Amino acid sequence: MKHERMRTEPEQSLDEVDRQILAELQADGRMTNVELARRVGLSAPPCLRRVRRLEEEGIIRGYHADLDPVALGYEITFFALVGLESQKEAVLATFEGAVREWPEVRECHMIRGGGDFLLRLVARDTAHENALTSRLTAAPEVARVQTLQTIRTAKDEAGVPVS
Amino acid sequence: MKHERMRTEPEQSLDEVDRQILAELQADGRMTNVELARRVGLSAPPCLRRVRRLEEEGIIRGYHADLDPVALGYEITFFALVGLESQKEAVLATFEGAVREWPEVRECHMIRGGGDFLLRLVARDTAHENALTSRLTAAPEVARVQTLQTIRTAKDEAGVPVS
DNA sequence: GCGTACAGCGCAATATCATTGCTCCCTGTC
DNA sequence: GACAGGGAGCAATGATATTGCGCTGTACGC
Repeated sequence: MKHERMRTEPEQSLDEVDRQILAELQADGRMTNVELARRVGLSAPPCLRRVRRLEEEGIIRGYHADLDPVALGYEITFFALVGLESQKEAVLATFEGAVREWPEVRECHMIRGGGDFLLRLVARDTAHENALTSRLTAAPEVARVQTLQTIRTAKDEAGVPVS
Repeated sequence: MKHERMRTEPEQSLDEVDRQILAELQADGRMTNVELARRVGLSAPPCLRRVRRLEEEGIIRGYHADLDPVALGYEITFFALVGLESQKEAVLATFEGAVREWPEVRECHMIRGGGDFLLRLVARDTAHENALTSRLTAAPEVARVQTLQTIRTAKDEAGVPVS
């Protein structure tokens, strides 16, 4: 009677070891499998099989190096609250498509049910930032832009808490 | 005449190969060194030495698995604009210290020169979200909270564009 | 020009790691 | 009590990471 595992939801089969694996890989995505296995108290093969399963099920979506923006010449990170002229799906999609092509826009979240977006952007310097803001403002779909300059960052953890 | 390399700034010694390495590792942080070397057109040892140098110089800050929040039970990602009662440094630091201990708060950025913060949070469900918002509002330093519910995310790239 | 210092590459050797196939054990069922 | 399924560990094999070393091109001082 284990229909618990039959659910299509992701969370079904995450036991304590799986969670530990996720926590470790979230903290250090390049850890070797041997080290990971040691930390979670398994031998290497079953540990690797679990990792592969987590990847295949999409619970682990990928691995990324975390680069220092300043070292790469991006001195400024800022957010922008953008309001569109219309809430028509076509307009929203056009805007999203546009910012998707824009490398300086790193995130684009629709908020409050449509017509408003929160963007995270990076810029090389103030001039660059102004240029980006202007480009946003100039876009035909855009009604208003409010930029939120980041002064300092007290916490910046990617991902989610793993119990 | 390569005094270009003498500068102490971070960007000093990033040549084209370094940038390629960074781009590859940002896209796939678990790529093997052999594969990475092949892609950037080096043999494995010098490639590894470059990666190590980038790590030591802090240009690569780390590697992280990218986990699916929904799979881990966090159905909701939202942002909060928080205004504090005061801009005194002690108050700001107290607030930052508090949210740092708060696992559901993943990011905390000070904006507009003090007194205001932009937070990114995750919540298991609406009730959890409300509880978090209430906890924020109830904090003694906090004057006002505006939550920005994420409806959908058109783009969510970690990191920065690499040339 | 010519030798030297140095940076940075590739090769080759070795230690580690990843991956696979197989067996064993525990658990729930009938 | 026999059986099926899930999941662990062991051991073997192929790949990868890591180190030491020699080679080469370039900047520089003489």
